[in-house]
Amino acid sequence: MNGTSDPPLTMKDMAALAGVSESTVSRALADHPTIAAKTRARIQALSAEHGYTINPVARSLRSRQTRTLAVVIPLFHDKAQHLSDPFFSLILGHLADAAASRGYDMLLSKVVDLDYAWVGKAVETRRADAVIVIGQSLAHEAIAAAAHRGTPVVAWGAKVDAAGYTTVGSDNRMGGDLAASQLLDSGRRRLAFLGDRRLPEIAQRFEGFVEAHRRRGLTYDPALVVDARFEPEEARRDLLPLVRGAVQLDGVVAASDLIAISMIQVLNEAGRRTPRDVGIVGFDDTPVAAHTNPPLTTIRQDIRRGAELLVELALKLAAGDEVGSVELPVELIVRGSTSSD
Amino acid sequence: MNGTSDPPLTMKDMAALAGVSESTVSRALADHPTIAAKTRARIQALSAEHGYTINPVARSLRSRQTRTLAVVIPLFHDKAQHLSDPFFSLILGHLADAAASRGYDMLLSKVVDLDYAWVGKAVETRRADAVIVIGQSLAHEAIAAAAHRGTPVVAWGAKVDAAGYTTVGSDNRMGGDLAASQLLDSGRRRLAFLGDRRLPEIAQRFEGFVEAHRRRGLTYDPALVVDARFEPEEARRDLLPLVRGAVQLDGVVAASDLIAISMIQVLNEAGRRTPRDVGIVGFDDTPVAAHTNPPLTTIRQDIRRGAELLVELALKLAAGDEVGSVELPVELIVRGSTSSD
DNA sequence: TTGTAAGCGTTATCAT
DNA sequence: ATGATAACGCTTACAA
Repeated sequence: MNGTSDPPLTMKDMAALAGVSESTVSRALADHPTIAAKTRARIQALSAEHGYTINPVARSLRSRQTRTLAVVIPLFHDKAQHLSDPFFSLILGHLADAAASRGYDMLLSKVVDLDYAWVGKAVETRRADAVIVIGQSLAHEAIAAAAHRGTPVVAWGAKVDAAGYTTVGSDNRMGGDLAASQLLDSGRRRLAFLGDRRLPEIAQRFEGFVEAHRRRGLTYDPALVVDARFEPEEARRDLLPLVRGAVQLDGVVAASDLIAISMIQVLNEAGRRTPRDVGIVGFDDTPVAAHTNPPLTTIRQDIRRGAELLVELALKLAAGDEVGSVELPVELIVRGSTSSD
Repeated sequence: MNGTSDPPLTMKDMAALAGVSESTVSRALADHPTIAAKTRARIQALSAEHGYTINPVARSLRSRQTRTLAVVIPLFHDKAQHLSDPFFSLILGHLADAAASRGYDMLLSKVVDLDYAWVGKAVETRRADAVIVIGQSLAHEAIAAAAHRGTPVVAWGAKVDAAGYTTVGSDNRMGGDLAASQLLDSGRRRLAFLGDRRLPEIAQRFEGFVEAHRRRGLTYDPALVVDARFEPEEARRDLLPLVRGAVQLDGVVAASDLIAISMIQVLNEAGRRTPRDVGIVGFDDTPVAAHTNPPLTTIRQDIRRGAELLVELALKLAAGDEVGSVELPVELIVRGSTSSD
């Protein structure tokens, strides 16, 4: 069992095999129309037969494109396993599909610290043709800066006017509104909002939450607004004071399913049952949502479509085209955590 | 706002700027000792100042290494979002860290169909120096074949004797044993095992489950063994017959936290409470586990260490070194889903 | 200690 | 419709 394999075939080898020049092989494999259809077919068959594949590195060096997309996930502080949120793996999976279907590879970078320079780094060091940032997070300016430098970058997140870069994201205001409305319409009046409003997406969900109250001539209690973090352990710490405190609450709009789940647990420990005492709405409709106890009413984001758009727009930008930001519709999924029976 | 940026600096530019030859720049940036320390420092400073970075594509073409690791996630059986399991995102995050700390990029491929050829494809098409496969899944033979072809490949999964390839994984037998023992020692006697035993890792967990019974002179009821799938929706379908059927059970060993959570829900709907009526142990200790209702007793895998080893061994293989497989210890984390009070 | 020059495997520009 | 030939930007013998 010798681990050494033969040196891989080169285009020169294929040219010799086919009895043509290298240029012809190159063109044939690129489906260049100036090559006779017959020659093209013959060379393609020959390549398949011999298992020849174009060396992507050489191709990149010459053609100046990498056929690779960089996907960047902001992740400040290691302890905060932001990436552990099922949302990230969901979108990652869909991105991988979308990239692969266009023949693109996907380079994954997890970004840990507050060094904002990383946005666009993959492109500027010619490792990728474009960058997709998942969650504008606190890096708003860094993304905008990269975009202004001419780096093709698309971010998943909130559509921010005059942001100076392209975004794909959900209609977060509508989401927050739908969530709060579902609770208000079942007669609940003391709603909490849980989520870190420094993030643009969350801020917009909160706006929807406020708007749902306003439209009904109601007001919310600021004491019930908590900047809960995404990581379950931290979310728990953020939520405890709210539940232990004296303020009443009978409904919860959470910025993610994970936060909603943490809240259910914290309430449970305090002897408050969901949905009897407190109705809860999550966000994302991650796979766990339907299988928690009780099942979670939540706002579904169209992540698959979002991922496709991210890839499509990123590649258009890389090709020098103009593109506009997109806001995708969301959907309320009603389950046990809000039902009144 | 003109999107066009200046053409990036090349090594030739830097050589001119520094008043030396290209080779000197190359060597200086590579910390080659034959270059005078002073020259080295000067050139490195100059590069930093001008924001010059070596073109990785050109470097790869010449040096014949990509400084990239391919990470492959098999996704057959359950065409559904296997990737949605929090376990994958956890290990992905840690792999990204481990790769980055060695200056390696991480290429992500999600593999969907039964085309086994993909293992090693990234290496054989010279896109990556080595492959890391997450979950040997049903691709056992494909991984072994790639390894025999001389492709540097390391898989996360069960250590299989004579597999012919390198694995890093948990001591799954110990995990299954610990889980079952925890339930048996609290007096439960009718334990179910939930997990697809076609997967080598799960099969080993089941062996541990059996061994825990055997050691105590007990036997398990084969009617309580269900090949539950990982995806929550499917897991649910797999579990329903068990709970609706006439067989009694008072304990559950699940092959993943997500399956455990699904089981709690299904039991709940049938009016059976956890842990009062049925004790449950999960596997993985994913971030949700501590925050479900009730919190999940589970087997913790050392995923961080695992990811580091995967990268380390993959790079050693790529360098032509011999390496051995590693089996990591697991730990029982006791929470509410098994407590008897 | 540094410089010269060849070559990695493609694609693109000319020719023919 | 196809072929020669020159880059692409770097690393590494070999020379000096």
